[in-house]
Amino acid sequence: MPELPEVETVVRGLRGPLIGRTVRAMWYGWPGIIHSPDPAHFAARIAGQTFRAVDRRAKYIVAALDDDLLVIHLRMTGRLYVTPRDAVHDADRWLYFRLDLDNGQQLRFSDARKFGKVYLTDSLARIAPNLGPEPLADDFTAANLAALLAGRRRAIKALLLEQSFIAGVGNIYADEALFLSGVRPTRKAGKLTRAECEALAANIRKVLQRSIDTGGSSISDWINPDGQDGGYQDERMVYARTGQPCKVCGTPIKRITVGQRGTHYCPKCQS
DNA sequence: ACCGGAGCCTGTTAGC
DNA sequence: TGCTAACAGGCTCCGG
Repeated sequence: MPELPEVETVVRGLRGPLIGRTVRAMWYGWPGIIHSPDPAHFAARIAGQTFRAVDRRAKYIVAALDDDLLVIHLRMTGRLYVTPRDAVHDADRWLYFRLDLDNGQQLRFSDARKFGKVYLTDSLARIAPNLGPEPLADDFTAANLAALLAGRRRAIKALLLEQSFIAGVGNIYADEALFLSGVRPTRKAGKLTRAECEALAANIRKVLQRSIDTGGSSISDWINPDGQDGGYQDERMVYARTGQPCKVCGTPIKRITVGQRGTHYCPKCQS
């Protein structure tokens, strides 16, 4: 599923095809995909606007148009791709939103689970008012992480998934970062030692950056805009490796539920 | 303020 | 082999 690295990969792939292109028309095949404004206003407002920039904040794709921001969240199974108008793709089976561009291309948004959302707004803060720091930004440090964790009694894994806590970390990279840091997902967040905070901050950055460098994970329904698989799935230490031997010590990887999420860890390497 | 649980969805997988 | 039920999960909302 798309997390920060996958969204970043999508954003980088969309800049070339989108920037400078003008929207001719909007189409949708499922009203739930359009969060706001209502579809009629959305269509009327976006027509004629030109893409000026495509960026990412947390797991949101934020495309700047002349007068508005087109914001897209892929959630679980969303796919976003630019394609010639008459081309057919496998993912079109779940196509629920589309923009016609001025060069005969289309921006298509496909989403098998219908969890994804599209917004047209003047401010991302209006949509997501409580996003935490970007883990790959310079101001994300171990000291900041320790301060965020202080006094919190929830399991560290649950807190890592909280977007108001750290923006962009999802289930895969939370499990991977905790493994690399030797910390059990069930540990009370406020009980982590300073050394563990240091390790965790560094490893969150490490797994996210490494995944971006390899083009994103290919777990589940993820594909990047070119249709190429990402490379990070081969580097997973624990996620979706239940029962398989730990790559460090050979102990079978355990799967539990933490904060309503499947959670994977090595009972020997993580304490 | 904090925390846990239900609900949104449907393709895939486990179980009979 | 063929059917059904359980499962997956990012995020929002709601209640304690």
